[in-house]
Amino acid sequence: MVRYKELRQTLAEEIASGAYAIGDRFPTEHELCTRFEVSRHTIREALRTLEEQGLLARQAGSGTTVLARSPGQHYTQTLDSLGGLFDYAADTTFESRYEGYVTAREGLARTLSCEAGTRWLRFAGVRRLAPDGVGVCWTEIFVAEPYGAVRDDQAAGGKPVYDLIQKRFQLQISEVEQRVSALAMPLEMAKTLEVEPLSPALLTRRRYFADSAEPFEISLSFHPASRYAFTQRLRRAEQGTNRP
Amino acid sequence: MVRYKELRQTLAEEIASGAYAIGDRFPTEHELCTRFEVSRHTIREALRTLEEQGLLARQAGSGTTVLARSPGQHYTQTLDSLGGLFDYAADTTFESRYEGYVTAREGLARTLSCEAGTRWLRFAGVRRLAPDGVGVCWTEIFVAEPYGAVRDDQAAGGKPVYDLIQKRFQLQISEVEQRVSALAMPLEMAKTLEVEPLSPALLTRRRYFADSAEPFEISLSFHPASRYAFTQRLRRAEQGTNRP
DNA sequence: AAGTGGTCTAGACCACTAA
DNA sequence: TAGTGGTCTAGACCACTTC
Repeated sequence: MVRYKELRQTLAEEIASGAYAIGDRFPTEHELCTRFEVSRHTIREALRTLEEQGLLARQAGSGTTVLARSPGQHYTQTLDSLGGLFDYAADTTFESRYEGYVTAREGLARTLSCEAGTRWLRFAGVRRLAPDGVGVCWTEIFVAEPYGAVRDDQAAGGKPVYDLIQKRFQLQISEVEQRVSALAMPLEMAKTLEVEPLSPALLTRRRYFADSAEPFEISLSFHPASRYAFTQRLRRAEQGTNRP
Repeated sequence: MVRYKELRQTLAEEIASGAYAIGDRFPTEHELCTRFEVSRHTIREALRTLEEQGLLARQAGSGTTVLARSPGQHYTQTLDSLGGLFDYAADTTFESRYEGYVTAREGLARTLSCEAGTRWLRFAGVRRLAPDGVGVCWTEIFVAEPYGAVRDDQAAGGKPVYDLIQKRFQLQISEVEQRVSALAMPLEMAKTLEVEPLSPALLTRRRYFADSAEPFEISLSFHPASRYAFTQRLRRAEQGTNRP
């Protein structure tokens, strides 16, 4: 085994054993060089990993601090693309029923968690598995007014609206918030989806953010309870590990 | 800006521009040293990040290869603990109503997605925010028969059952599957939770895995639609900063 | 002013790969 | 056998923090 990996392991074991209290100062690079009789480069290579694992924090001018005894665990869900948020195939078709600008009054503003009075471009319609099949859900898409120009692209269909916005306005989605709740299926939607009015339904709301604190798009999907369930898997992961 | 970050950016831009075909050999460290008139250490510091981002692959003896033009994106959700799967406070109290072994016949087996005929230790009861407050949900916990001994620990209350199992049987949760669906609130639960029978409800099912392909615990929680919504946030992550 | 970690140089030897 | 990336040494200067 190479020297810096030995050092890394030695130091990791010392930390794990509790030789340093959390928050304590860790020996300086110079001290470690002397102790192990290696060059500073070798010590730094060893410390680098320990820092990545979240065991140590280094601060130029101030020193190295012990953050944790072991590489803590967490659980992660990873999606290669936002398409994974849906677990029905991406090849559903969207049949637009309404399209136009709306102002979010009290009720809608609460549903969207946006400020009352803001204006949105709204698309609403049915999503189907096959063009003449049964509806999977009723979808409402709200695009913040500044990005209303996507309306032109939308005709092309197919692609998700957030993709069109990203491309047209050179935005990059930084975060997506998803909220899942239950409600009774509203009357009009029930008719369109051919389910019992007021029957239980799943509502997923997704808010798409790009740098700003305000979302540039919000989508609502109303799924009949019998036709959809949202599933996700979370895997245990080591903190700060880099290479698979 | 420091030299190695400049180099990193320059090289990243060259790769992005398509100056090298995917799979192509990238210039050797020596060549880059000559070209930019820096020491090898500085070049290596620049290449290190590009490799972490998945743009380059380096192989001792063989050279450096171009893997991709841009750092590729994915989205991750991170939870520090499994408690984060709930977004109500961890300090809810659980009032047990039923406790005993059950055999999963057809209906239950379908609900749990387990094989018909398997036996489970079942806890069922109400979860409340305050000991005498209104119920947040009706919860059913199914523990695989081999781990039925947690029944003794359970009396202690407080801690989640999967924690007790982990401790008692030295298991480590490797994966959690969560499914969220809607349904009409069953009669008995509606009464206990003081909501309208058959009113819309959210059902979350969580299956806990540890190495085995079969879960060691499954939980079902029935939430009145008005009292609970499941929220999660997904952040964009650069490739290589997290384990996929 | 002294000490820290961050950056950088100019060398060196090694294990490994490919011709 | 020549060249690659991986490791390591022994220096150096810097920006920064702390006293």
